[in-house]
Amino acid sequence: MGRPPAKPSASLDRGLLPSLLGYVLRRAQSAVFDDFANTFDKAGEALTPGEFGLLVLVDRNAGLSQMALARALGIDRSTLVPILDRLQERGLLMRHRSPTDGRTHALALTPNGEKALARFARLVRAHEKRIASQLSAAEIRVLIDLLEKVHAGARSL
Amino acid sequence: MGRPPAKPSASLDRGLLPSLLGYVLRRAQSAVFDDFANTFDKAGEALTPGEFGLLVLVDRNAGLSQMALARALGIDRSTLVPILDRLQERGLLMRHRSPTDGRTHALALTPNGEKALARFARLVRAHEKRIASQLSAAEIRVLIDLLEKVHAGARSL
DNA sequence: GAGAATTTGTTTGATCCCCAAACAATCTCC
DNA sequence: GGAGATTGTTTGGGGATCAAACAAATTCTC
Repeated sequence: MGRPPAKPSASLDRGLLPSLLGYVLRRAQSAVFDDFANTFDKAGEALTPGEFGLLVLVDRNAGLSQMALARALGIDRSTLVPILDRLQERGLLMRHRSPTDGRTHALALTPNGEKALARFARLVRAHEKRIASQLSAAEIRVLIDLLEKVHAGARSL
Repeated sequence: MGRPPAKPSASLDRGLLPSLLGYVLRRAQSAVFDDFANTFDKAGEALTPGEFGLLVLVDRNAGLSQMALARALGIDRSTLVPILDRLQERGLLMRHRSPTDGRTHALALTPNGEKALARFARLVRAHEKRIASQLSAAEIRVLIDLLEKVHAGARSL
């Protein structure tokens, strides 16, 4: 007597997948991303997690160059260009000319960008609260700590 | 006495980012992904984490339809088509005709695909060992457990 | 200081992931 | 048997990503 013959509603056999850190990480990440999108959608705002991180970085490091920003984000400088274009078109950010180095752009948020970032940060906090709703404060600390370790460990090859 | 004036080598001010679960998750995920790619590159194999997950799912659920697979992967069925095309061109997987339902394809690994998957699984285990090198076995269990909770919690909206 | 080498931002080209909408073939339900 | 749903595919549109080539500007070298 095998198992009930493929109840279509039953979820699949995932084999070793659930024991793989990479797999579980990817699923958690995906769920978090979905909730992020949902939070901003419902609030009538349009922003990706990557864009939020970028805005925070520019806000906290005024005058940053595109190269430095690309490096901090871990992406190629050519990838950054259309992203900045879009943010600039939305009036959130500006590329100023650097007085000291004619090659670089000094990035900065516009006043509008600052106000928008404040709104975004409020939404992100609500989002964070929601995704961590099943976890205690101590568990969140542990989780972040372990994730940092993974990041540091894998990075140091 | 402010801090040393913007040593370019010093890393940026990330503001609230490091305290955000979403952010830390994304960075860990990215580091893990990089190590995965690196592991397969060095072994002369070409595979993404997503493709590995797909192959495991097909292996463990022979006769699966494309719809069921897409649902399990959390992607649209139209997204799956070119992915299967590629895997099929590589001779790892086949779309058989279902005897019971003419609309669906019964997916299965080829003998070659099975052998390749065994090789891939060995590489993935080595990769997992490496990214978890900074963590104890207990920590890994805790980490996976907490990530599952995040996944379940965010999912249940 | 003049020329060579490097750095920066941009453009172009390639690959990939993703979704939505439309379509034909097939199945299901009445 | 016919209406409605399901399945796989195609097409169209957004983006993310990198690599390579380029012009402008800076830095290095002599």
